[in-house]
Amino acid sequence: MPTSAREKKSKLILDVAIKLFTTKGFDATKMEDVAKMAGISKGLTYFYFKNKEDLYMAVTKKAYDELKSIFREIFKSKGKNGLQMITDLVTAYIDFTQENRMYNAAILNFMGIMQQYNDEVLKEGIDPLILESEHFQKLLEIHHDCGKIGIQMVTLGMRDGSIRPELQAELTFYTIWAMVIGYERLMGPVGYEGKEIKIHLENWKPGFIKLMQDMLKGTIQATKPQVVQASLF
Amino acid sequence: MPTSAREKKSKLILDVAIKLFTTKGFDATKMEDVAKMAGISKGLTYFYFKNKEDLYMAVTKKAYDELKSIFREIFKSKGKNGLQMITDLVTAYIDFTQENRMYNAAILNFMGIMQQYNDEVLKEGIDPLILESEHFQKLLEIHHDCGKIGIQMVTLGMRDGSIRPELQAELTFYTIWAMVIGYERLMGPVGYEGKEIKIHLENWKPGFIKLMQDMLKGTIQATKPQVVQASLF
Amino acid sequence: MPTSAREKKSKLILDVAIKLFTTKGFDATKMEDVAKMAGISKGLTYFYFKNKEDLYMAVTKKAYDELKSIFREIFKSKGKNGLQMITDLVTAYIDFTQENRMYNAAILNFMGIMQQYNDEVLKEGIDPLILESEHFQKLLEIHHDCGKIGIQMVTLGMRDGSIRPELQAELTFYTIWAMVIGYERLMGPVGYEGKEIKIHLENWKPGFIKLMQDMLKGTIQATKPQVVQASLF
Amino acid sequence: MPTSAREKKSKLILDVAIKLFTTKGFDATKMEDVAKMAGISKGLTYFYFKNKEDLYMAVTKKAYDELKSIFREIFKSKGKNGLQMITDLVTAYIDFTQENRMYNAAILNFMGIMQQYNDEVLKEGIDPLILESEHFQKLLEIHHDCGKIGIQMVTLGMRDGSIRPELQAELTFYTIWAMVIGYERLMGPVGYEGKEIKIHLENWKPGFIKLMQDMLKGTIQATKPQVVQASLF
DNA sequence: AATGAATGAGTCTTCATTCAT
DNA sequence: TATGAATGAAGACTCATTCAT
Repeated sequence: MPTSAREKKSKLILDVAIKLFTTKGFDATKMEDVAKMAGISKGLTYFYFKNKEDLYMAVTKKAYDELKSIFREIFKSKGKNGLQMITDLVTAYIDFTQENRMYNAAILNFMGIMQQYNDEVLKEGIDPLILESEHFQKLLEIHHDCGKIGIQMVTLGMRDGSIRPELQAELTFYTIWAMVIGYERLMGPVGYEGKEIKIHLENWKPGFIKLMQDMLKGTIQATKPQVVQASLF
Repeated sequence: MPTSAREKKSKLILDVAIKLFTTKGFDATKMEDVAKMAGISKGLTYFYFKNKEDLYMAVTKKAYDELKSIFREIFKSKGKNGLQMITDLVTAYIDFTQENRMYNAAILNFMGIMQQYNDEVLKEGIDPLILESEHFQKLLEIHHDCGKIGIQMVTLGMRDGSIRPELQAELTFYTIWAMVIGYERLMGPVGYEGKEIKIHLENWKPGFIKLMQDMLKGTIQATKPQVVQASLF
Repeated sequence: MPTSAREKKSKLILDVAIKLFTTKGFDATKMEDVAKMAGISKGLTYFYFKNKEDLYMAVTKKAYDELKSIFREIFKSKGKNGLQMITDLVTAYIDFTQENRMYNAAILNFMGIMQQYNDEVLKEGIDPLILESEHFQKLLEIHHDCGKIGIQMVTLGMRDGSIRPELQAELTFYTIWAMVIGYERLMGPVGYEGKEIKIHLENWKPGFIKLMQDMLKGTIQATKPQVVQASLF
Repeated sequence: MPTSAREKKSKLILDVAIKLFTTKGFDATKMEDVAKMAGISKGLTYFYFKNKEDLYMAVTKKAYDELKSIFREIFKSKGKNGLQMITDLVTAYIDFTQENRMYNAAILNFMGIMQQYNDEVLKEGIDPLILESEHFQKLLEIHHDCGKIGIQMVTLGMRDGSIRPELQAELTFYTIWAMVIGYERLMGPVGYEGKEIKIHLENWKPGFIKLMQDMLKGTIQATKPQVVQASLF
């Protein structure tokens, strides 16, 4: 919650940037557009954000904050077993990507940067302005936090029997995360296939989640009514 | 295999472009760089490719061609059941993304374009040069072809019992494709988590594939030795 | 008279552009030349004028403004009959074309554009940047204004008896305008004919004006000493 | 009449160039367009014409040849007095400009070049390729020839009494020429004025010619039925 | 805090012309 | 004569960023 005038204006710029990045993309969005839509001068934008990359990193940070709060929210909710948590997380995550294209794009982009960041050679190719941004280090941490929470959910599920105990929590959670990321990216192509392939966006999501659950579910559930259905009661 | 001089030079430019796009990225790569590294004049580049976007689409086409040939190769290989095929496909796909970062990036990028292309509003935001490229329509088809092949693999698996028959082939295949896409994207973050989360790249891949198989495998295999293992004989 | 700093600079650029367009022509004049000679950066030129065509239209506008002020000035001068006004207008117009080659060229060019603009097919051939210029519509009006003033002069002359009353004011004025335009264009060739054709620029102008007057003059003047003729003694 | 294969192809290129210059303008017409539309290779164009300017000069030459033949034709026609000849010439000239926009534009352009050519300073600004063209000198002569013929027509008229004898043939003819040139240029604007100024293209031409005749006609015709006026009844 | 004029490096793209074949 | 691949100079235009006020 921004309180000071400064924080308010900073947030305003950020919101405008998100809107524009979403509509036109990062490259096509000019700093002047941001300023104009925010009703301020071009110069002032640079008072609040060091440069365009910094602004983008700030947007990315906001995106990750949002994502992390989703992770947190679900993790601290009571009365759910691990699989249920994961299911809810995946559902919420998908909604998040759908409702905040830009956020998701920023997160994916940051993951790409992390990839370069881990490679001595590719590291050189990263725009120095990105590395200089005060948000960069924080982002590395937040991403990590999300991972940790997700892994704890899986661990929980393995303990409460909703998830197969022989799985390895870390690998499993990252695999789930991968599924969600890929899901978003494939939304476009799936939406396009209208001719021979009978697959509709509205069908994919439940099927996708069901598959994910099948992948995880513990042996206990084989005889009991399915966790997934249970969550619908 | 290019034969005519024209095709040879065209391929030369393409290869150089791939190299540069991989190293420096699309935006940071100047047409002049491409020309210089190819040992030709700037103008000639425009003789073979209408513009930078067209060149990029050509690169994307090459990437998709490569990908499709992987799909095809595995699909026509004999003596495998459906799950085995999918497993091999996923393995090969992952290798493909690892060895051809640029190719994969181009494919992911194209999927993003498809997403915009399906949305009346976002469609406006696509660079017209991309839509004008002679490769654009072909790319839509090739992507579709890959999807079809993958779906056939799953269908095969459902028939031969290696994949649960109650699954829906289309949804299932796209879910698997999503997993692979996300896997690549998460490689970066996973590689970064060195501190608390004990997950190493070398561990992730087999675990990832195992999970994918668990998600799919048919009831028959419950009593029999696992398909996956079978393939190791 | 420009007042604000912005108007001053805008005028500066315009003046430089006129100088350069006059000397080197529109095509041969680079925006960088304009900037350099104006002592500003290339970018600033684009801050004041959307593009080169817009700058050219601005120059054209200035030319037409100048021309219109000549029309106006003469029209509101007292103590002249219509023929005298037309005579003065033609004289002033010729001086104008001579002293401002560029202005006249811009005006002639614009007339050519108007021609294309009136033809559904040729209209397509007009550089869109020209049509987009904020000056374009204004120019159409200013041209029209000049025509109206000239026609009023002829009308006046027809009423005061200095111009034959049976003439049609519109046709007559446009015919005079045509004469002037052609006069300027033929200055070049006339200046060149040095060998056999004995025609010197200094002789042409008075003869030209006399002919124009002969074409127009009313019956009254046949008996009275003509203001116009008087000036030729 | 082109006979040899060489002349035939040369004429073909010329015709195509005229068509394209007419439609798209000189600058917008690419040598490749010309070649393509002529069904030959780009290189071959340069075999027949030294360069683009040379091609343009060749077009100009063709235009002037055509114009001169109009002058000649009318001049050698029998049974006309001088004024009639001039009237026919003006009529034919106007038709010529209307039917051959490009030709007329080329001629006007050449007149502009002549103007620069006569000025020591402006001369520098002429594209050297134009001066180098083999057609350039010929064009100067042809223009001159046209002038001479026209002057002879006026002289004739002065002798046969159809044109006022006190006029000076040279000045008079060039004034008429000026009228015609201006007429063409003003066609565009005149076509545009639809609102308040009641002037229609179809009305202008006869009025224009009538005025021209009034300007010239000898005293004799005042009492006799005039050929020209007769045509207006 | 705020403005917006000013900068200038950066690049794509065009096209007349040449030349090896 | 004829081709068309190859050249490369030329120039318009953009936009992130700065700075005087």
